[in-house]
Amino acid sequence: MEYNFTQIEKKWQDFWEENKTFKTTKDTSKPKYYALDMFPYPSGAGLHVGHPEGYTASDIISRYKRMKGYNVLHPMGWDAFGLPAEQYAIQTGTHPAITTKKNCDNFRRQIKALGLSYDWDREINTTDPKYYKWTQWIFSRLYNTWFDQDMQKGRPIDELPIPAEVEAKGKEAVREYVDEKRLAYYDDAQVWWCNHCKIVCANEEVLNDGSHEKCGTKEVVRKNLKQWMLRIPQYGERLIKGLDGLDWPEGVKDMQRNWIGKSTGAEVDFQLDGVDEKLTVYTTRPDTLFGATYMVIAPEHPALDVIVTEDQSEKVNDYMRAAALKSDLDRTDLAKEKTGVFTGRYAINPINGEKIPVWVADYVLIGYGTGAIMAVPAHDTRDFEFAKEFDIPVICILDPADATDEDSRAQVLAGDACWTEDGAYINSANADNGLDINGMNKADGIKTVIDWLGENKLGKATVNYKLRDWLFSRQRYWGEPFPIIHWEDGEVSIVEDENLPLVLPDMEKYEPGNSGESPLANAEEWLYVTDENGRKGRRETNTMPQWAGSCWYYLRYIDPTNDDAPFDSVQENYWMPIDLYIGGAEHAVLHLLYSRFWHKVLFDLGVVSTDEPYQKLYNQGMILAFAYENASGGKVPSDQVREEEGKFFHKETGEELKQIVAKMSKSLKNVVNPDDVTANYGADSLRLYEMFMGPLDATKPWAENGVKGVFGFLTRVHRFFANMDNIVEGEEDKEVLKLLHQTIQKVEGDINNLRFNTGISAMMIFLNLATKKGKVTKETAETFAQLLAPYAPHLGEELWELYGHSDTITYEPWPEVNESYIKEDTHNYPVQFNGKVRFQKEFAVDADRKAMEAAVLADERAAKWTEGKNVVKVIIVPKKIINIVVK
RNA sequence: GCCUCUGUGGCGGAAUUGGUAGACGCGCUGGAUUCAAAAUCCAGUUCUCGCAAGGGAGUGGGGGUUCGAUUCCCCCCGGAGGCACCA
Repeated sequence: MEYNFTQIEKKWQDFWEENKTFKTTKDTSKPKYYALDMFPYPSGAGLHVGHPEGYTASDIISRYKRMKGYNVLHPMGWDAFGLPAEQYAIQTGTHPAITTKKNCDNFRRQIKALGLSYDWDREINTTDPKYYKWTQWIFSRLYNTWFDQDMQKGRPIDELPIPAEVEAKGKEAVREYVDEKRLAYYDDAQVWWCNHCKIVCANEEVLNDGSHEKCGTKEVVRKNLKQWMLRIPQYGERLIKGLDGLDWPEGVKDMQRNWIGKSTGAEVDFQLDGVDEKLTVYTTRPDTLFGATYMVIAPEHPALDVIVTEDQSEKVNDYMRAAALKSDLDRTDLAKEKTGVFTGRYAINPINGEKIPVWVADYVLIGYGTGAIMAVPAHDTRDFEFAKEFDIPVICILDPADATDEDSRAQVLAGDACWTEDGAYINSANADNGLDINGMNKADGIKTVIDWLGENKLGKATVNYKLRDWLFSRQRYWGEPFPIIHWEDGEVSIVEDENLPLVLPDMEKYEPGNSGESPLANAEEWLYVTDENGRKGRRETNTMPQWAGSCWYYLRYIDPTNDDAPFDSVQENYWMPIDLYIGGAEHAVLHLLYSRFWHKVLFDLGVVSTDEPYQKLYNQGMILAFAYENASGGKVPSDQVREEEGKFFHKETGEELKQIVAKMSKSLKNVVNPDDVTANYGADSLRLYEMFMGPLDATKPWAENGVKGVFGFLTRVHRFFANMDNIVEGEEDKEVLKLLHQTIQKVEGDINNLRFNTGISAMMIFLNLATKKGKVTKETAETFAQLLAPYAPHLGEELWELYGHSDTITYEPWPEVNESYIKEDTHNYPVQFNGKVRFQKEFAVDADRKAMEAAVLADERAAKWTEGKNVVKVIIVPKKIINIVVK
């Protein structure tokens, strides 16, 4: 009897489909489990072996939870807006919706072939107007929400208090005031523009080398365009705090914290000399004010005109012009050499009345803090470099007394080295105003100075975030249209909920305009609107970025066909939060941060019931492939490689090659297609191998032989367990029973800890014993089928049916561990002498210590190690080890 | 430079709270089966000395704590990912 996986898998996939085996009910009486995969962008290339890794993991959990009696929500859908379909449309004229549908169909086919237990009745697609109606609806909520800093909460815009002085200025002023508070706003923004894609990119889509993440070209330039922005930094504090209660990988939490980049410090006002103007700086080290020897403002700083003096204006103007031509990137690239120009102006240090020069330099960024800094070269490395470059005095005010060696300390004190750590202040007192922090440490110094600044109205404690407003529009066709109308009188209005969705118009051409206009600007019938008063308006032609649809899709799965609301709130209340979210680490920051932001806004508005969406997050590791290189490091395509006795040779030249691990790539000819694996070994083998390769979160190389290995296992499982001659009635063998229950325990524990590789190994060990014994009872065989089913569901079902069951194994209760079978009466103790194992000796688990000690020492094998030596100590750890210390 | 993770046989990887390092799988070696091969089954497989019994070394390197360290602490080296003039 052969393991005909093709037939078995087809049979059960059809069965599941016909019987809607995995349909999730609305029964809220059972405990729930929401297992979510990051939904894919359905690319034309189809599935790669990386996809099934996370999908299989969450599928095993889902199947296990069903057997444990949970109501499980395990859905799949498509993040289907995106550039490739639109590029294809530009080239061929094919509507992106057609390409998208084709790709979704292909992805669905491939995913179904893996035997994943999704409830396909809940499939969603971000490009479906019935879906993006609610994406637009949420955008409306963002538009109509402001963030109340005092309450740390988003609130409806009509609850925004309007200050009397604004009210007094009239309607226009009020509107302006309100618009400035909305979480979504429309404004000029300096944006990155990719000349190749003809699209605006978010800062984070421009890579460090200046190339565009999506297309890889370096045709990214700065442009000023009207854009939609979201005020995500207002939620900075909430986004940081919320991380604390989440079961996420620490690294991902850290990355989000760093990205949000909260810093606490103070704003300090400096009076400028000779003009009636103040310059406000942001600093995290107000304690070092006594050491400030100059100031720097960013080249784009608006006060620069007032600050620069007549005789310096030419130099400064040249510098500003040069800086404007540089991108942020060029600025950081040239980080090694600091540039700058003296403005000719001096400012008064508020702490001691000293005059210090104001410079302009591009190492200060306009977008962070106040765009101006006080420079303390003795205690800031960047300022130190600048001061050395331009011969500006360095005054040490923090003595690293106990923290470093005498040489280094002397250098710091002399201003020849920079010290950013803690110490004791020197030169930090002013008798005139009573401020004296000499001798204090850093923490006390900061606090004392901030208090002093506050009392004297010269500054205040401030919090800053690196996180910037989120650029939320793209000049594209294939995205959600903004439900926004720009009226001829300058008013902006949002389309009422009852008129959503605002559907994308059909078009003939998808070419974006060169000037940054979206293709929608050419959809004239769609574009222009007139209200009941005859006022003319023009629809927003930007569309939303791909992030939009993925920011809330997990909520739509809860109630995917609801036309009256994004989802039913009773169901939402039941299903949220997501119990397990599995996906790639590449989404550690952007998707997860954006989506948490939206979720918090919805929470504040009472739309959702939890503050955080994803309770537990897990990142599957990347799957790499073996590749080959010759002695000189040249890569050799895999089809040119011959393997012999574990060594690798070039087929033509015979040269010996080194096996390395690299990303799968067409050029290396080492790309693995899941369809091929399924065809050759079956979906159960693919699933099992992906789980057996190693820990789920590890990066690991694909090895064809490994697939053969697990295929062999499944073949042996089938050969043994599907052969009814081996399945007998009667009492089970003690040894088999013991191992069976150990296996249940191991497999279950490993599922709960997402350590699938060792769970599989436990099943292999059990099969090895069963095969050796030659027979097992039916009860044992059924239990084994249940353990196997979450991993290899097709074979699990097949065996289950073979044992006489007519219904699916999916909802059979998970086997219980019977401790009495596992309990050991005796333990075979390793006996160590000075930490080295010399022999084994068996004792009862509850044996008396003294008796054990005597018995071990009396053992003839012990004599060799105790002879001529004194037994100093005997350590006995019950059920673990015996160690005898001799001297 | 900073943050996070990581380093174990020929390979992928196992080792509860510190307690027999190398489970399980691949590969390799030998054997059975076969006319032969594939497939399958059985045995062996960290390195090293030894015919063997039995020693010795060993988890990137160096130190430390401990009766005992892959596990805990310190320093160094290598690999992956992220951030990078954020004052």
